[in-house]
Amino acid sequence: MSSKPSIPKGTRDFTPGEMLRRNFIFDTIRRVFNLYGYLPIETPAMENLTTLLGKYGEEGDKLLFRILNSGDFLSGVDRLSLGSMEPNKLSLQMCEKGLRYDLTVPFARFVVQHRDEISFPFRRYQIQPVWRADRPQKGRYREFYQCDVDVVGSDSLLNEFELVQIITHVFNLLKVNVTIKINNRKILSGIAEIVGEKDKITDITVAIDKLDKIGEEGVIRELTERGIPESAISRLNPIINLRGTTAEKLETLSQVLSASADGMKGVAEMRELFGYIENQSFTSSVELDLTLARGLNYYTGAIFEVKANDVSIGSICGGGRYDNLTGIFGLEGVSGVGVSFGADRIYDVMLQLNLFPEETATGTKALVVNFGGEELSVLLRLTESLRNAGVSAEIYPDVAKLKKQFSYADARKIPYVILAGSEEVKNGQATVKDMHTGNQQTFSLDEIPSAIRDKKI
RNA sequence: GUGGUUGUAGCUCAGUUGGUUAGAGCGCCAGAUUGUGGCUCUGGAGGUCGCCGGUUCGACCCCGGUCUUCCACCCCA
Repeated sequence: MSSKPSIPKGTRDFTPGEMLRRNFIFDTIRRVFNLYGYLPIETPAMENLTTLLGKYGEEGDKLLFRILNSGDFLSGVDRLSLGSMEPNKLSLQMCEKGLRYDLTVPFARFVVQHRDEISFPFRRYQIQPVWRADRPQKGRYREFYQCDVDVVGSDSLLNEFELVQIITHVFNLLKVNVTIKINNRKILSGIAEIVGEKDKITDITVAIDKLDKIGEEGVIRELTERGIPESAISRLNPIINLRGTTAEKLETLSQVLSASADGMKGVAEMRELFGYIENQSFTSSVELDLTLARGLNYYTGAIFEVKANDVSIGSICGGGRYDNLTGIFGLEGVSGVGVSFGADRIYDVMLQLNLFPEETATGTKALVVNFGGEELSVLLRLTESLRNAGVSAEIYPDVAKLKKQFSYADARKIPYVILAGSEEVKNGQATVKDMHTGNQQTFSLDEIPSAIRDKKI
């Protein structure tokens, strides 16, 4: 009994048509990263579980794919744990490896491990898949690509500014309209400090994060449910209702947060960053958004999030500054900042908006018809001469009916078909057919490559 | 992880209160057309109706389980 083959939940195959478009995104992003002087690295798909665990919060630990030890995975399990039926305890004894959950933590590990070979500030990019045991939805996959750019070993806010430039640059080239939202973790903790609930910063920010979705009343309800007293909630009011220009928002904040050293530092950082931004003309809108509360587990300064203006799909790029990520791995005092582009979501956005350029639809430019027989060696040389001239070319492998060979060219959207039968070959010629117009013209064999390359037909 | 939703030909979908042989369009293959694709016409192949079990004389249809899809929550790219 054979059942239909399938792939795991939340994973996907990519067809050639999809890959050509995906590569357009990856190539664009990679080109921009190179342009700003970042260097590529790669890290393994699997990391030691100890590297991964505890870095993404409780939720993140649950979403980690764990890899069963090879061989006798029960050998390290003691009888007591086996009987306890506690999945967490057991998996720690049976799994020492896990699939990477993002590229930032492996990068932090990389920096610590290679600290002697790295010159700081270290600017790297990394384009690789990550895995999360999340429940899939649209725009949410269990295997997806992240395109990370980070710089570590520099506290300068010019790095934050440069990331905003990179984000704008990439989405300009991809022709996706976006809004870049920026917040600062220090401002958020200042807010928590001012309302007197410093240890509840996560609860407060997670609730405020939902302002867009559930409105002011919903936020207040959520805060109450999370055990924030009414008096503290009322002090959050000016922050929830913060309006106006970035400068006005920062002015209000500096008054509200004046008693919090941390908060004031955050305000100062944002003033500096927006100072750089406002001196340049940006095509994307960049806004200070206090309701942005992402990645609180390790971000310490700026937080970024990018949303597509014309498609509702969640964030397509996000990141921030992390002062002490390498500290966990034993290297203190190295600050980093970076963002991650979600290629799969960018793909979904571009597909929906029909933003992929036409030329990403095809590979081969010329198909040489295979007549077989004596002429074959001439045709093979002709095919090779096309390639040498920079024209993607292929020869039909079988001596099939012309109808079949032409249909193939049609289905593959190959723009030119080259015919060289015994008559043409005898005269040192070949006929080129433009599949779009239907015109055909005969050239000498030497002229064929340049005729196609320079569109002489 | 919680609640819901989806699954029929390669693709998009019909399918009557449970009743003989499960259909259409598109695509595919062949021919009309022995060196010319798209348009037209003719013919053809292709399904254990997601999978497993149950109810029934009888199940694509009803019930249970499972996998998958999508949605909301949680969280996130």
